[in-house]
Amino acid sequence: MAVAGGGTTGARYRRLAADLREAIATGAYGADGRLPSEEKLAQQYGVSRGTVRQALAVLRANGLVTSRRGTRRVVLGTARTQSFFELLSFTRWARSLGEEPGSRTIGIERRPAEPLECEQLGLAPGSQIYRVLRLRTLSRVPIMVERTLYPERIGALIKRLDPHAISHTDPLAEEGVVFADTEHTIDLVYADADDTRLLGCAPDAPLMRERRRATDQAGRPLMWSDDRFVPGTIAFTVHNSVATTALSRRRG
Amino acid sequence: MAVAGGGTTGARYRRLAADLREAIATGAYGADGRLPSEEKLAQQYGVSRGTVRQALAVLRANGLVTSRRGTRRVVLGTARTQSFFELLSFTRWARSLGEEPGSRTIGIERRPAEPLECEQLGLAPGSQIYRVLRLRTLSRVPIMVERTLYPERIGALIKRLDPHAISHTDPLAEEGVVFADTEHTIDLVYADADDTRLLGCAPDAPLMRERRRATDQAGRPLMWSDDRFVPGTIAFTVHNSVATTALSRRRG
DNA sequence: CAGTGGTCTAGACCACGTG
DNA sequence: ACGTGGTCTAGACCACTGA
Repeated sequence: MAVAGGGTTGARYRRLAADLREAIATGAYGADGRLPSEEKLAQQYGVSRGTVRQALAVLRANGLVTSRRGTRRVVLGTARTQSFFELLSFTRWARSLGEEPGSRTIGIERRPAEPLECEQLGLAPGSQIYRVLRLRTLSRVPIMVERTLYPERIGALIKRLDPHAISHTDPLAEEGVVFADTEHTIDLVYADADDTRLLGCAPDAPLMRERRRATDQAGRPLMWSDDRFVPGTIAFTVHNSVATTALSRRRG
Repeated sequence: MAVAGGGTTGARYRRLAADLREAIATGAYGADGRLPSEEKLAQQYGVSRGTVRQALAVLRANGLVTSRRGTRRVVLGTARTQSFFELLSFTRWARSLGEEPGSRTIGIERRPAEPLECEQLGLAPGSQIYRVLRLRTLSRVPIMVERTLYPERIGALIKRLDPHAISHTDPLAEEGVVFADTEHTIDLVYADADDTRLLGCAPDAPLMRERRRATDQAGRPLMWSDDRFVPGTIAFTVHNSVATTALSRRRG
């Protein structure tokens, strides 16, 4: 029996999913082609049907294949969705595009949280928070202004980082601070004085705003951020079906 | 043994998911509370652990609960995510907000598809398509301009509809045309002449654009739409985790 | 009608978090 | 050490699609 070739790390269904994704990208099943039946795949890879279904559920969630009772699964397209980590971190997102991410920290301040901020971060009234203001660039071009709030515990870690550090997410992960869930809200705002100065845009110019609220695995808030992008530099794409949904960012 | 109370329709895990969602919304497990273990739930509802896990996967995907090896699941919040159908249809979305959706069809034309359009709709070059231009309102206030392309087969159905019909999605569903998968792309554009005239905004005013491409269950393209919203009237929210993602629209 | 994916069960072992 | 969720298996029946 065949063995999933995607390495020996992690769960079998993940390796199998990676394998199938690869096979689809290579065109092994052709565009608009039909996948082998679950039973057949189970035999080919020497796993149970349950494991095959788990792997296919991943591809389904990423919008790679259809699934419908009575018919074999159909290939919809090649992988477009980014990993959760590319989504969460500007740095990883930029690198996955082959662009050079840059960061300039404009300021870090520690101050008492306002009521709304307390609520968003799940803190007791009057708790101390850190606020970080950064300008993010793509191949040296200013792209986004990032205003991030952290509870004191996390902010203290950020404060200790090299001011020139490009990624904040990675060092935090090394400290065991893991963003497990994130809620994104996307809307349109007009540039304020800081935005204008940092991005070099006109006063009141329209910007795409992405607000991100992240929690750890236990559901405790870790971060709340307000990111404003120059229009034309980014687009958000979401794939959804009756079953699931997947978000990604793209260059606009 | 207890029986899932959410009706007797559909799969058990769906009824169970609805039941648990309800229980969470009612606060039966308290905010920040912990859910019973999977084993316990299986006993309570008289189903197997597998079925419980399937139900919980739905709640997980909607960002309602955490999931983490070693600890009980934690309630993150009450249901915010909309159903796939509310997401797809402006009409259903509006109604779920308690607003009165309105529609004015500005024009329907039948013409040969341009190359890009052929590609997006998966049609042979030169195929005929329908293009529908509509103004959508919320409680009589113009909110969005919708430009939709349909392949000939679907467009012919649209053309037969009552010009005053508010929803196009519902009548199509009755004809057996079901949108199973949709890809959304969100970015920022500037109002053209039509947008300006219909929405009553300034020329070149910034608008939020949502482009939607829908396919049927077999992966065949059914629709391609360019929707432009007045800023401040809508925000897109996406919840995502290492596992899954869920999109919804909100009033801005 | 045969093939396929959707649902469900019962049981097993493991990895992780917490007390 | 124990309880919990994560993974995997083997087998069963059903609902739907398409020839």
